[in-house]
Amino acid sequence: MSTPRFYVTTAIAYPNGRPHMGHAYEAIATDVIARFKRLDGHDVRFLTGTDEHGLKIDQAARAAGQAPKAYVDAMVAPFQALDAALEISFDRFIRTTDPDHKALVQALWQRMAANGDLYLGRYEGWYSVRDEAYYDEAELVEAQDAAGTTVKLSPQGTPVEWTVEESWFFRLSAYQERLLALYDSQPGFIQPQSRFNEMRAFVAGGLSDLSVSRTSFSWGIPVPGDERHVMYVWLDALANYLTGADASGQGGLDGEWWPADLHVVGKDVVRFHTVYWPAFLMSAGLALPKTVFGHGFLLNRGEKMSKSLGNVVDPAEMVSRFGVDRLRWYLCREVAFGEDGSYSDEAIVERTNADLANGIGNLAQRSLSMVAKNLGGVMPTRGAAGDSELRLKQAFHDGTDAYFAAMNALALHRGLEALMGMVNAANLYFADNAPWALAKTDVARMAEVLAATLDATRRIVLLAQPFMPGSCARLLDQLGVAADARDFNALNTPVAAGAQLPPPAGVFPRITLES
RNA sequence: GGCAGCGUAGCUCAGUUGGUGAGAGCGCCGGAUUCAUAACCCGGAGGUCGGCAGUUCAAAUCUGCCCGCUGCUACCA
Repeated sequence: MSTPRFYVTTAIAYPNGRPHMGHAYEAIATDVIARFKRLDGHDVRFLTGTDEHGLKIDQAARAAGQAPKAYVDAMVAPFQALDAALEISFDRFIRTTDPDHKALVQALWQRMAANGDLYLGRYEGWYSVRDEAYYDEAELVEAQDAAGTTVKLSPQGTPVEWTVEESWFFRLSAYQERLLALYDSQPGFIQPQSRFNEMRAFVAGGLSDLSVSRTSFSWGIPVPGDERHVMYVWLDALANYLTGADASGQGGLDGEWWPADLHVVGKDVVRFHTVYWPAFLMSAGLALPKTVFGHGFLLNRGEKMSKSLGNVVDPAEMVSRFGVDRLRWYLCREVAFGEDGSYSDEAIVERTNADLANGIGNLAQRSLSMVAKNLGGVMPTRGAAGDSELRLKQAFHDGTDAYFAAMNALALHRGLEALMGMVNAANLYFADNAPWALAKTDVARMAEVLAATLDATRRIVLLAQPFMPGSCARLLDQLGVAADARDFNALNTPVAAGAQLPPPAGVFPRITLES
């Protein structure tokens, strides 16, 4: 009898600026999955962190007159603060400047080299420092600079210069067949489906070898045996998942948590995670992750966030304005996981008032306050189930099934949809049985209705925990649910009749959008 | 340019292999009610199902073309 394990990761963030809503979204979604798995009886390891090497960091540090490490130390702090504010339950916050990671990446390199997949060559082309990428001549656009001379720019509009450097290459071209075999044998490897199709087509179109080292800067992990080179940032960055799999902190390639069950990444980096990463692992003779999920982007009022549009939102400010659980709820409920989504202050207020204040919060408050006023706060006894109770039970049976099916399929928004269906069923049960009227005519029956409502509420809050850990803990306190009866194993363990409940207090006050 | 997907009520979207009068949630309007956070409950509001032309007894659901949007990818050497 071994506990099932689940190793889940976010992509690591590049700390060359402040964290934005995209970071918050990925962290929240992954945290919800991690918490769901824990409550569902899994032994979970959740890894997140920062990707700290590369030319851009090096240059920014110089500009700031700091050593790179000191610079990133300061830049990483806001990311860690954000994770704390968002109540992200990671087991390790990895930084690619951590010593065990350096050791691991070098070991990984040596494995790949031993397999004959690394060779020294020359790389030349139009290089954009800002994008850290080479471009084909044809991709470039011409523009006038401030002095009026014609300059070449990358498709992103960043300056490029002709660059020639010696580079180590990875024989990616040798892995086309194995990658295709991977995709075909494991259709769930890349999710959602649309990303799978794109990546398969990309690989089917042929692969070029990949430059995996640079000599143009030194802020990186040195190539073993050729220290003029530092490793290409993606090889360095992707390997963080392996480093984090060794919980001993030794940076061994045989980390006990490997392989990962799930990498949650942005749709923009799906290729790195589903083509390069498995090829690296195959080369090193290591197991492959089970699933890579590419989530969508968040749009501010339907528009992409950008500094020039001036619509960049600080997620920490959103937390202080709405509260962490309203933000978590909104992002998981309103955005189809895997699709792009949009948010606005109005939408957050509207959605969370409807679901949390009017729905879950009101359900808890109306039933708890009746128990407090009419029954001295003592948990009432369930009665024999009549038609009304059977309908409620059926709705919860179906809803719970739908919830688990959705959550296990990573359809977080569907999980919450199922949850709200149960909230509606419970509110309907309450209204149909009108316990406030029974209080004057049949107190025993009233108590039964309250007991049934309270247990329905308990089930709802239990299932809502991955999304709103803090608020749910407070609600479960009010519902008299013991600390050791809060995982999904306890779904069918009602609070014992006779238990004294604390005085109820609203957990989800209705909010308005002032100013 | 190629490949893939999308365009359904104000908003976000469901709509298996074509067939009872096209749906849900939110918002909105009306009613009822008062346990509750003016919340819950009930009812309603009528959208050319992007456009055009076809296939069919019958299409939102199939075919072709067009318009718009998105993603991946390629090339104008």
